Amino acid sequence: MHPSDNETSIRQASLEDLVTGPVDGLILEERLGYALRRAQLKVFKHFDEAMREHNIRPAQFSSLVVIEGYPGVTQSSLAQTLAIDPPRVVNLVNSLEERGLAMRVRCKRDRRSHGIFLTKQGEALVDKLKELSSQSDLAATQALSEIERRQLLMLLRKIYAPAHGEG
Amino acid sequence: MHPSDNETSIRQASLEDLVTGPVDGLILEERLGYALRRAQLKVFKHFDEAMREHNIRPAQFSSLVVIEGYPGVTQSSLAQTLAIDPPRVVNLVNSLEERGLAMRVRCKRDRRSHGIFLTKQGEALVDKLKELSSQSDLAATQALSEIERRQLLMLLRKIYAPAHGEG
DNA sequence: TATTGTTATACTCTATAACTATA
DNA sequence: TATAGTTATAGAGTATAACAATA
Repeated sequence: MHPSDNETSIRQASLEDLVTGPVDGLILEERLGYALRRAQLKVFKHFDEAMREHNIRPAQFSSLVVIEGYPGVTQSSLAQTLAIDPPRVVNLVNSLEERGLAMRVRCKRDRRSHGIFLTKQGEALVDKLKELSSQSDLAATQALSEIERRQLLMLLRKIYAPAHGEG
Repeated sequence: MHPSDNETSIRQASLEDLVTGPVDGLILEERLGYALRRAQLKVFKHFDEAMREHNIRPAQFSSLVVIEGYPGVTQSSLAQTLAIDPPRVVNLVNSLEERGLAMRVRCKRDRRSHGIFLTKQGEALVDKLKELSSQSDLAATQALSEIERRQLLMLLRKIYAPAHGEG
């Protein structure tokens, strides 16, 4: 591919004065994936800052919250819930177990399954983390009113869980 | 950490009947990061399917759209616009150049900068990709009305670009 | 001295296949 | 034979530091 093959696509005037500033106008804003990614980038950045002190990753936080809500949840069920693959859950639960936040208990009826439970330490931590997470969400969405924030959650839920969100 | 240290956190009844199904109820839905991630997962999945035929990744698509809108955009400007780091832009533009979709032109005034332009082939492709992307967005958000879809875009924009979104 | 682009590197996230132990 | 969990592996995506060329 030689430049000469594509002369018509180049506005010669631009070769001296290139576009050097941020050009984030209306070009991409209509693309849903782009808007979601940019918003998530900001929300996760706030989340990371909030969790830095406790060295907790997003998937670790979500796991702790689910385990708290469903003590004895199995790893396969956790994988389904968080929409991640079973191999990731292994590392996830390993990291929580190594830090003394959760532990596996082998099921008596079906010895293939492991129930996951929070330790006392895990229960104490998850309560604090949930508060930090809420504060972080508010900080990341300062430009939104409380009504808009709830509206946003509803719209997002409609996308990923239409059955629940539509009713 | 011995299980016996944490007996109080385990509901013994659960040790025989674990929670094995999907438990994705209301536990995590209030978390903005979780909702954003789940929605993005779905939207990107549709996008991937739509682009599979053309073997285009999300960042490649965004780059093509920006270059089309701003012929001669520099790599540093592209990095700013897409909120990615300069080293990634190098690979990104390399991939577009290798496929004959875009090309670098060294700036005459400031020979450090490269302007990026679409080739004829790139211009033809990006028009088709934009149409595919729009269809993909619609398919991923079938549960939303057109008003809700626009509302969602506005709310997301308010998050990542409060200055533009608030007015 | 600062900036544009580049290389090298590493770390996280994610996906897949193959394996084990239990059923 | 099927399932829960595990291991190994590889590919994206992402971030950082260091470098070359140019200003």
